[in-house]
Amino acid sequence: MEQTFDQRVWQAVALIPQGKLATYGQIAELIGAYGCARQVGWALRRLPLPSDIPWHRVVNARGCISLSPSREGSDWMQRDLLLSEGIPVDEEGRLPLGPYRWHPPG
DNA sequence: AGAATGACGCTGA
DNA sequence: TTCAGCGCCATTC
Repeated sequence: MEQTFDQRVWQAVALIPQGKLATYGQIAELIGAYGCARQVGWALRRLPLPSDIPWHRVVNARGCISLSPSREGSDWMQRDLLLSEGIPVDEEGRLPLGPYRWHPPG
């Protein structure tokens, strides 16, 4: 089954267990596209909400939510979802990426 | 077709 | 530690 880049990203993100965090680079590398971290962000941006994909568990390598005007505030929704999963998020969108880091399969 | 964009990552200061 | 610059590559105009 030939899937688009976006679908591969969504599949990888769907593997993230609840209460865990993953970075765009991790997802990119997981789908065999190391260096395409930006494209992962696009896939999530095109992701229709609401969706069954735990996109809120994906943050950048800095360990903070990527705020952007293009998200129309969906970034703050991500913060709320993370708090709902027991992950403390700072007002600046920063979170403890280390302890909550997801260990990808493979 | 060519140029610009972007929910990133890494290195250097 | 934080800030700025450069590189990566698919999508879009």
